[in-house]
Amino acid sequence: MSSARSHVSMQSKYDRVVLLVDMDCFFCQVEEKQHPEYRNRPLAVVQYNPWRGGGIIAVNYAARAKGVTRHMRGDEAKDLCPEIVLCQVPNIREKADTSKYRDAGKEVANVLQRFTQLLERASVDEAYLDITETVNHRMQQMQSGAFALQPQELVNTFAVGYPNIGDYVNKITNRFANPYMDDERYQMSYDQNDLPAVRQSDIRLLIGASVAGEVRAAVKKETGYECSAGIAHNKILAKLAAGMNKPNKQTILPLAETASLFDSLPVGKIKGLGGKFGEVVCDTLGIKFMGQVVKFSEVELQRKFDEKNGTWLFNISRGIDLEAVTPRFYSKSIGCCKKFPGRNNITGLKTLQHWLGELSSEINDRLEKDFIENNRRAKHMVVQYVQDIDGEEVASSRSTALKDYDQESIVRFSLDLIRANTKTFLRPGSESALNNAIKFLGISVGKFEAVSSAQNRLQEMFANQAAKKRRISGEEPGQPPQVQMEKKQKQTEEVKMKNFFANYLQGAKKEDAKADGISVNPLAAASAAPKKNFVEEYKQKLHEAVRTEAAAEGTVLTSTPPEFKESFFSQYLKQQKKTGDQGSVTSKEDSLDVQGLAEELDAIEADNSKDFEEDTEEETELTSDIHMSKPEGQSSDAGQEQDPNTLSDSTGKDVYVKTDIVLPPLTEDELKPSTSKRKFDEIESSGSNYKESYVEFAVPNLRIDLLPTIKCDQCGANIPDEVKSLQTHRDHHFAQELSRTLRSTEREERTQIRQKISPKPTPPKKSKKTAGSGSSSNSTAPPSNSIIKFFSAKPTQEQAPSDPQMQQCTECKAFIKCVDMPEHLDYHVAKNLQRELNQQDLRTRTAALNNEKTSPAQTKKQTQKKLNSTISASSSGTKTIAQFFSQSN
DNA sequence: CTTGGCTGAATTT
DNA sequence: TAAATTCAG
Repeated sequence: MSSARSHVSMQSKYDRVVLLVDMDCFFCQVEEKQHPEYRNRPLAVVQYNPWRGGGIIAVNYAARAKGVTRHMRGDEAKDLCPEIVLCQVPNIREKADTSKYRDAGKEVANVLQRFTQLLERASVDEAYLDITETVNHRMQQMQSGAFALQPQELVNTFAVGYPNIGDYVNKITNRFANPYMDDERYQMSYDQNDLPAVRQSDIRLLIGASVAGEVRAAVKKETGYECSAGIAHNKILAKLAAGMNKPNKQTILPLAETASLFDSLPVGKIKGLGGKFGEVVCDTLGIKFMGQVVKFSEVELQRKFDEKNGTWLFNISRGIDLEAVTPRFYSKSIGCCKKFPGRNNITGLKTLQHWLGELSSEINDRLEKDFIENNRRAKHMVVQYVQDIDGEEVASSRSTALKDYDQESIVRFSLDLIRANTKTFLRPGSESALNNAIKFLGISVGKFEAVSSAQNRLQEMFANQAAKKRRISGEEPGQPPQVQMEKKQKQTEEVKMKNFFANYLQGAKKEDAKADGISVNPLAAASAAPKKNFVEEYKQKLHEAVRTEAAAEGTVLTSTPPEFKESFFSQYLKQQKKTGDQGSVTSKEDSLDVQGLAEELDAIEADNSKDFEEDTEEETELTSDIHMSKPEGQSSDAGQEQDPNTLSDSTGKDVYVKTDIVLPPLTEDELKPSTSKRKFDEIESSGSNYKESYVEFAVPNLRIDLLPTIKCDQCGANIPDEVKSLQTHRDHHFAQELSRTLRSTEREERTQIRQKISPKPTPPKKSKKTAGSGSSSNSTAPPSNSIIKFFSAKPTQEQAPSDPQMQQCTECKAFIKCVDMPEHLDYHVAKNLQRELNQQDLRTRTAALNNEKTSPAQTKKQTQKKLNSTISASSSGTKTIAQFFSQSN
């Protein structure tokens, strides 16, 4: 009954924002990074196997364009693509060694981990991130004006069901002006209690996408690897979305789009339904698409399958998946295996011992490494084997406890287990011939237990503290420092934001006067929008595309058709290139303002295309997991298409024009629905609700910053008067000592790096000329009612603070006073050191922590109280979105 | 003459 | 609990 996986409550089904990060053809990228000379060439990774050039296990996008796929032999790939580079996975101990890729995966995961403690590694190249907290935080900041979306973070973003991301943004913007735009539909499709979450779904997912953009940028910058991502309210949908635009893209799956998506989504595309169960489902229900499942009642499904699966299906078909993102950085088991097919069957005892020795050796190596990193030892081992018994393949597995182990004991255990469970182990009359040939061997170890010592305990605490700091500094990169700047910055941002809303409404009002007012109530007004509905139009087109395509090839098309796939921003740029002779689209004020932004975007894209010149697949590779039939001819040969300047023709204009919807006018009265305030407040309380059923959030959040402090006798710093902080602080000094040499060399490296990447565009502060000449897009134009105002005009993060005393930390991007930089770097050094020495499964630790504490619920309540009071104190001067909507200013 | 090889998690019995 | 099976990457 008790399923091992934890779930959130049904009530929180739309409360989370979940990210699935998926590395693009990861093994290939690892090889390309290792061999820069291979970059920009078609490449595949093969597992060594003398037959037909080895088996392909990964293909980069340049090679895919030539038709190379997995399930191919190296030779076939050569036929299709003679210039292809075939990388062999290294062979150690006569078997494939994938440690290189495991390490690379860990490198990536280390970056991901900075963004949330709720990181679940799903495989070597995939991870789920629950970013709900960050999103909620930014949501609040957005309301206070302290945070604005950065356009460059959405450059590679798509939203399912929308031709481009701009349309999606547009829709959200419109809903800001009229929160009840879609309520009629909402109330028909959703439970009353879900409406608050439903109304905020889109904006929260969009913020999630901006986080995703940062995550992916960080991965790219720090590891060199590119990845795709999916953003949704749960794992299943995030995973689904991530596959829809690849590579190096991210995809939002809006709540309201899941139903129509599922209507034509083959059942097998859902994770968990890709195998036998999925087929059984299709057969017994007589269906093909996910959307068809909704016709069956829950009990019906439970009767046809079992209770658990029935409920699961029922929920999934509605886009509901409650499975929690379970923090796990390290695997629960370590194993390796090898097949011995055909003539390679193991028939002799000596051979068996040899291979057991090889496998054990690898296991042992990996266990050693794991022990150093994670302070844990395996307590259990399993040996699996397939024997040939009377021509039949018989699989078996036997296990035993492990207390102490080394390579030899693992071999011995394995052999003993096999021997003890084989009726006649040796062929009668022989001392060395096996009675049953072995066709497969595997050893895996698991059930790890932490080795605890006083030393480890200290390190544990240190890790805790480091994690906490990471969380604090990671959540809002670059926030703490800019002190003097901050005030001014924040103020203007806030004003901007307010102006945005205010102007939006005013603009609408003006238009109202012109277009002899029609509207009576907001709902009617929205639905009676004179302009065409793009979603509808898009779907219509999509439908046509589906029909022709399906007719042609018998496949189903559910993803965005290629001709719609240009990013909003590139289209936007195109539009701008046409130098506003299209005056009717935007006001003059707007187009001025917009011009600046266009330049900026131009720069961004130009920069992008410079950075990724080699990325031929970027725009041309348009296949997705779902859109299986790929037009052959169109892949052209790319590379040059990247330049925005060459993009200036074709459909761009039309699409852009359509994105710039102007809503019908609204009067002030119409803008304050009577129930508005209460409904929007509901989500604030329900927003934190999901945590209560979310086990991981039961970890008490100690607010050490609220505790009294005492002075450290070594450095005079004020330390929270609490045993763990004190110990941690002492560890800090200890680490300082320990890493002195390491630190200085690292520091050198850092300064070198910093100098290398020191932003050329930042002009020397002294230059007197630059002050007034602001021809740049920087000059703050008055806010207007274009959706552009939704974004901040400048990426604030990248702006170096004017104070020459400040430096940006290359590690965490925070701005630090120069004098404090050494100490700040020490923190990172210590953190890294710590990570090297002792990386411990977060969850087991927090679980232990929980048990120590008195009732977690109580603690939580207390800290919650404190938090609430501080929050309300600090935000007393700010307004909620609801207030923006309901008031008339 | 295959076999895509290997890895890891989870569920069911 | 141990063993077998399934699923996915």
